[in-house]
Amino acid sequence: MNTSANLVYEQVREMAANFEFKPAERINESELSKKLGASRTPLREAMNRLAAEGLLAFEGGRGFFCQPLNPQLVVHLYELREALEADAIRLATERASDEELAHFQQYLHDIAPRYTDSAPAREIVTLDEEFHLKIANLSGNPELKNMIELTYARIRYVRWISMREKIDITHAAHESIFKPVIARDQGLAVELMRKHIKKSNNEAIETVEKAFSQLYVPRH
Amino acid sequence: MNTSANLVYEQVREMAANFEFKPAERINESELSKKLGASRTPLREAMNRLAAEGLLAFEGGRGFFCQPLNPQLVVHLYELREALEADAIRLATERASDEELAHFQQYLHDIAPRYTDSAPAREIVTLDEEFHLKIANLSGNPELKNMIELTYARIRYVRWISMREKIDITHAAHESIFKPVIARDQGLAVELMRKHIKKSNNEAIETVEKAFSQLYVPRH
DNA sequence: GGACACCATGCTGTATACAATGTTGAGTTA
DNA sequence: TAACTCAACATTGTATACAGCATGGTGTCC
Repeated sequence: MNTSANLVYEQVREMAANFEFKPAERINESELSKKLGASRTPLREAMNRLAAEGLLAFEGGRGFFCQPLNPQLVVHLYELREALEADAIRLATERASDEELAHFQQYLHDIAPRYTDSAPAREIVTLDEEFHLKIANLSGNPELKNMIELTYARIRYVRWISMREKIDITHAAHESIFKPVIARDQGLAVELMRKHIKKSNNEAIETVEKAFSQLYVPRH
Repeated sequence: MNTSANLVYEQVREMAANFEFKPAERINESELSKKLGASRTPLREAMNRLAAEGLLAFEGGRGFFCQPLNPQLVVHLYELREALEADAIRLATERASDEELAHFQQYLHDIAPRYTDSAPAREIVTLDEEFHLKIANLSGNPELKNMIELTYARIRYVRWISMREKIDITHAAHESIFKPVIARDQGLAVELMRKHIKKSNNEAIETVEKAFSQLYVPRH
């Protein structure tokens, strides 16, 4: 149902994932609720959900904060992603029907032209997430998929930034990950997925470390 | 801080994990809030967090419900658990210091006497969770640990029931899982952990299926 | 007898008020 | 100048009120 709390939830979720709040910024409830056209009650309900998901931080008596990303947290989230996706592709290789795999291959073929150098980084990240969530869907395990989706939301922002530099290779990588799935080669599928995520992780860490070093440049 | 919403959260979390609500039961907010000595506002905030964690279900316009366990969901949660714990022990084997491992071995030795046939199933489950969460801690990844902890809360109830029949073997299994960790044998540690969880999964599924068959016995 | 409509009741979803706590900044002192 | 005090202010946390929707039961019609 489209309750006000749900609408507010969607909006604030986007805002948090897109880092429209400044890192560690305290979020003013009255102000934000006015901006979103609701009262504080549904806003707080939405923010409680987001805090449980890890997209916002919460401190009793002081309210809600933007959850800042630091290099360590990014490493941890990528490790989580790797654990979840390695098993997702393992299960997908085992369970997906031939028909599902054929559809997937068609999909991969169809979106290829959208991976161009001129595409903005954010769109590439969207396409990349789409690929990975489709794999997660083929695992047939919605709980696994939800966790992966959640983990993506938490690292989306850093991916936007780190994606700027390496657009073209993504689609090729996806194609080579999918090949062993079709061949029902579980071991290779898992291995390639892990490598893919590890590589992406290294780039993301670099991005965050760069941002950190810029942050701490003395100003005077 | 010990805000009322936090206290209510802890209490309702326990109630949900312990299935003190009947499966798929609609939870009456006024009634429950009165019982817990708070108003509906903090109760709803707590339940929003629990719904985000998957411990309660939510339906817009109709409120919060007990999230019922069915055989399929149990399978999915155990798969999630396997994915997370396999990587947790992989990371733990890699990262834990020799000192941490020595402490862990001491801990395993110390709690051995508490695994007796006379111990109630719930205590064995508690000890078992403790073991697995300690491993998760050794991974050095708090995000991974949180997800594991959450997954445990969601399957705790079915484990209480299925544990009744096979108490004695748990501690021995833990010891054999930990051996390759000390030997820094990553492959074997992961393999044993996966097998351990799979076995536990089979028992849990059996429990839920038994419960389901009893539920649907015609009454007249 | 079964299905449907309708009303009374109860419950949820949200706005608002207020108490309690945290925050900020001016003024004071060492 | 730096640190500390304290009071005015801002913000959070919670209770409560109320509108609107869901629910359950009664009566009516087929």
